[in-house]
Amino acid sequence: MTFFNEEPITAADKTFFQLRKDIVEGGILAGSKLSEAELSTKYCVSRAIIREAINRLESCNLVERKANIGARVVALTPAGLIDLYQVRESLEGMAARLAAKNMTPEEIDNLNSLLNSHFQKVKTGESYYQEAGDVDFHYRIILGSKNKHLITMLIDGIYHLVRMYRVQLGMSGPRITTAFDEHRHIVQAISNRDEELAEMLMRRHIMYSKKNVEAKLVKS
Amino acid sequence: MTFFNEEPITAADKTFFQLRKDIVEGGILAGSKLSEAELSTKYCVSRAIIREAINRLESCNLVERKANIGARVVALTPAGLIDLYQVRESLEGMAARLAAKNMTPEEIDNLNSLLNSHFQKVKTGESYYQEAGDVDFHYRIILGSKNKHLITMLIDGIYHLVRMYRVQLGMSGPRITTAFDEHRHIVQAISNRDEELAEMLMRRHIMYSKKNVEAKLVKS
DNA sequence: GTTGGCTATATTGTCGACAATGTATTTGTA
DNA sequence: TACAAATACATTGTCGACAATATAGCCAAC
Repeated sequence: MTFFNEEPITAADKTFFQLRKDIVEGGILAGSKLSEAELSTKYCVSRAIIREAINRLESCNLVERKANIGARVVALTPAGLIDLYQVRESLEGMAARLAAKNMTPEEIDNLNSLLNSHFQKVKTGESYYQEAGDVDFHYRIILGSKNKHLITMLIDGIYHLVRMYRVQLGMSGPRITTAFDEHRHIVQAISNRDEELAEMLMRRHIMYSKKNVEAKLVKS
Repeated sequence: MTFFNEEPITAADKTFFQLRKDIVEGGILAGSKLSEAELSTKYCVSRAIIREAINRLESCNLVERKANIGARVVALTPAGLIDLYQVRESLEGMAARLAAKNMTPEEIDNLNSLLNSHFQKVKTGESYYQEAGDVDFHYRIILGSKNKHLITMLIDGIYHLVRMYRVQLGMSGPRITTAFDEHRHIVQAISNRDEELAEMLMRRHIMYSKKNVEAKLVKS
């Protein structure tokens, strides 16, 4: 699952990963203040470590810092979620286009295998897909783009935020079988090296997802 | 010109801005190592300040840090520049689409005024456009998208890198009058609230720019 | 002469203390 | 009582020192 060497080396690394996890999964609530002293005692490291971790969290747009005042976890707003999906549509669309151009035959084979294993689970009625499977699929295409900036922005930046929204607004919802078909068509386009179509299908796929999420927002 | 309140408050802010400027404008060469001690004496601040500044530079993808080894200014490669333009095409295309949807009539009027003032200068043969004017135009559309993530990624992230490439590879080149026509058509699409067309034209505009840059790369 | 390990040096990582800034409380005056 | 200034407190920003890690140079063994 974890594609990249996200091995923590320094104490700041470990603290950053831990803090990010706690924020994304709701252990630290959205909008809450991050007191350096408090976190310092909680995670048993010096304030310097906490400060570095907070700076990195700011880079992924998970917290906002104001000079001489402090850092807060970002607030989750419906508008913010829409903003995110617009950026996703744009970037992942381009990722799919580039994947159609740059993925190796082996990578495409693996993508097909992944899809088949998904199909098995969907067929047997397992409530699959909700999280890991979907993320896995998207990650492979993003990485398949071979574009470093694209990869960093999406995987290090956007995806953690999206997950934070999903977790804290309780959106592990349906869109299972339909999404599977969309995935299938995207892979087909990539297999055919049809860049134009791959981008268009991915953008639509994410737009559907956005609408699905929007519908849930108004209900709650 | 400077749209955003980029007022430095802390010493770390000032040092970050200064370092960024020195890197983007080539005062510190691409690929060179950033020694904390050295920079500390050079900029007359403590190592802690330098470290924070370097961390922020890493967030904008201007430097790369390795644990226990140090930070280097990113290397400028032809492939890296192509990657950048692909991301730009994707994000600015979406920005133009959202601008067509979200810009106020006043903002659109101002954009038209800007375009007219450009036209005057182009007509009188001033070797305009090379830098500020073009950036100004693009910034307004990016800001007009009203999408916070989009704005941050482009203005805080991509644009400094693009400028670094331009400066250090000596690309202040032509593409003056043709680019003006492209700008004109984009504004027209935005005025008509034609999201689809605005995005398409912006993407083409950046693709042309990319090809222009590619042509210069092979020559050098 | 070359290779392997050891020592010395330089660089980054981490820490606790102090300075500067922001916030809350108190006090005095109208 | 209401408001404003001054004071006390809490939090962030900055610094220099020490610890941990990486790099370079040296010596010994083969």
